[in-house]
Amino acid sequence: MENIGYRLKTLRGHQGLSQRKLAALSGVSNATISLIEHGRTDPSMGMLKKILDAMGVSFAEFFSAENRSAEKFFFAADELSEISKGPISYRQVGSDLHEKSLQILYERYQPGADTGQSMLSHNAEEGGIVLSGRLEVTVGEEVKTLTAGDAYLFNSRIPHRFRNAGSDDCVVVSACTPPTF
Amino acid sequence: MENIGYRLKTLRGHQGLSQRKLAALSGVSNATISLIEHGRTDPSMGMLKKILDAMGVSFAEFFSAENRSAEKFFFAADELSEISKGPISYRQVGSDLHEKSLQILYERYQPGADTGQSMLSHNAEEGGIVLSGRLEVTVGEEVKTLTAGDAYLFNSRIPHRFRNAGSDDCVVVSACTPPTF
DNA sequence: GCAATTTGTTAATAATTTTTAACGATTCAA
DNA sequence: TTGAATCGTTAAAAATTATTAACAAATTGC
Repeated sequence: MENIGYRLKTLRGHQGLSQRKLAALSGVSNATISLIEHGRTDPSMGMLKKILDAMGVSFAEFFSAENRSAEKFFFAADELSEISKGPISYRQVGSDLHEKSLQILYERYQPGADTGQSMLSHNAEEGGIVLSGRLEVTVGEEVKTLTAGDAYLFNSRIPHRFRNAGSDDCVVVSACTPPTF
Repeated sequence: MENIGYRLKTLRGHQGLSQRKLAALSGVSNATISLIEHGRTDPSMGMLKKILDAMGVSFAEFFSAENRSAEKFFFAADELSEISKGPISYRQVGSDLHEKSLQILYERYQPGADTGQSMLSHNAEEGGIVLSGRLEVTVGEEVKTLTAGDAYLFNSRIPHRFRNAGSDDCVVVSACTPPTF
């Protein structure tokens, strides 16, 4: 936790705030901020939260930024994370899309795999491309069986369903914005 | 920060540790753990870190799980989260897409898997790419069996359905905005 | 230049947290 | 039924943190 002070100081400087200004905004004393920045104290969660709140930074953001150097930018084919079990395999690019606006997936339907009806409650857009297999997609009143090369893109509010209408696996690369469940 | 105590207690219980065992592992007193779990104290970051370290949980993970606000940019293959059980596997990029507008999934339909008709009430669009397998997709009045490379794209308002029409798994790469499920 | 702010730091005090050490309740073994 | 061990909780003491109030240095305004 030695870098907490440094990161705090960096954040503060990045927002053009002095210790006293940040103190006034957060409700803690300027001395506390000074001591924390120098690592001469082990701040309580409450203190740190007040300070981060004043700068509009959440704990998650603060600590995730801490691991920034360890973040992954590229993914090998076998690095996609499986988020669903069963006839339909969903390999996701990345495991935690919080604060992400785009979700990319590599989809593979086992023969006969079916998503069943899905009711979406969030307003968003999604799309994808079928790389292999035959996928029967139902959107609203329309039903179409897509094959390699075909693609989809629609508003999630429309009732829809996916089914592997082929006899082989079906591979699809899709995208969604923003990320949801 | 009130739920910190609860979350800590949950984590501890999940690992089958008593307050005293965790205290011994972390190097803090059992009384401290008790007080924190009851929200009767505002623990210092150092104390919290000792406790989380003893359970193999990082700050980033702890707070990301708390407010679904982890800032993860990259995801290993095994990090995709399975968001659906049954014949259709949905592996999502990221585990918490709340407040996201795009969701990307890698779907794997087991032979015969079928989503059934989907009636959505929200306005959204969805699409994807089939990499392998046969996916029968129904969109509105249209029905088509998609295979590797095939893709679908439609507005979710349109009734739609997906089914693994093949005898093998079906894989699809899809995207959605905003994220659903 | 010069006074007035503003900056960051630090000692001493006040406030809070952490530990120690106890308590009753529960479980386990014989 | 016992006795021993373990569990979670809590009051009081010990340790640490947060604040107040000062300080010198740097900056700003005139």
